[in-house]
Amino acid sequence: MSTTSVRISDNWISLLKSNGYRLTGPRYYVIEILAHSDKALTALDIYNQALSNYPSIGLVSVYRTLEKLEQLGLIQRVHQRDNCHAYVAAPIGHQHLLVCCSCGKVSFFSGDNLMHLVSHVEEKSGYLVQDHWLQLIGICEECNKTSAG
Amino acid sequence: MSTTSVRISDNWISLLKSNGYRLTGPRYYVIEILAHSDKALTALDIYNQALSNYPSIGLVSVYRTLEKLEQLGLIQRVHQRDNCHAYVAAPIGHQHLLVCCSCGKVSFFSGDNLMHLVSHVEEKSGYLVQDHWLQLIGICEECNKTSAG
DNA sequence: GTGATTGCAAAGCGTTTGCACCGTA
DNA sequence: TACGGTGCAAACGCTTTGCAATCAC
Repeated sequence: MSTTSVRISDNWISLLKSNGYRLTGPRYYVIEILAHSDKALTALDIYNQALSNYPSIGLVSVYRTLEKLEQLGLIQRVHQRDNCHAYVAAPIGHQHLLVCCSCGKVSFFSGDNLMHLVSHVEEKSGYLVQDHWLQLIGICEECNKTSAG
Repeated sequence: MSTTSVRISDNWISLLKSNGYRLTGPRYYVIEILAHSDKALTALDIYNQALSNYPSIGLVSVYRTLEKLEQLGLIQRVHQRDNCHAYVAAPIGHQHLLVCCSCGKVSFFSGDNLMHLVSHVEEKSGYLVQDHWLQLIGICEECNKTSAG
């Protein structure tokens, strides 16, 4: 698990460099934090976590790094009721979100079976559907155990 | 169509009053605008539209009315890429969103067939799914005709 | 009449921008 | 060395709050 995350951040750094960006201290920690987190994090969350390892980091650098990582498709936004500006590491390929409303943990799943629903809606509505956005909200296994125990 | 909308706003006003709220000028126009619109509107959109009928309206009143209408379940938020603070009249029952990315028109559809996807995801992930959130993004019939013609 | 509602002004909050200095490649 | 990146401070836009005046009931 940890090994996987390290590989992810290495890939991110490679991609960053191959796109002409430099690897700096602030960027390194933002990447490490996002690549190792299974929860959606806001700029402020990341900033606060990074402070302990890199006390001189500025919130501005976090924002600027998030912007670049999103452009490169390495992270994606998670929209929630009261928070639409949190990010998670993007999965490979098109996947759907599964968000724990208790601890905020984010998982992904693929649901190909939406295709016939989409074509049904297209027929009935006259819309030409280009994209879809499915998110399940629930309680993850750990939180469920805790509340039950 | 217009008849339906008038009925909707009448219902809203009744519900507002039965919950101890008063019907005022600003509220009346916010309700009229939202009940007649098929597009998701921000507080500022509503404010600007209301100005022509009620020049003394304040943006603050729009925000406060939106808050109450959302609490009463009469309107709901539409989350989009760059705008998570727009509202549309809420449909009756649980429905899914269909948003035109060209003109912003919002339609609804019901898709009960998500149940087996949900239980499948529950099995595989261990999550207990409580809610789901499905949104299709596309081009509506009118916009499609316009761009084609 | 009474208390909910209003508009204004100001505060609050998250995000972006200008700038001189710094550090990676 | 060159120029992309940094942190600070200030600006920005959207939203909320405090308050006295107003208006629906």
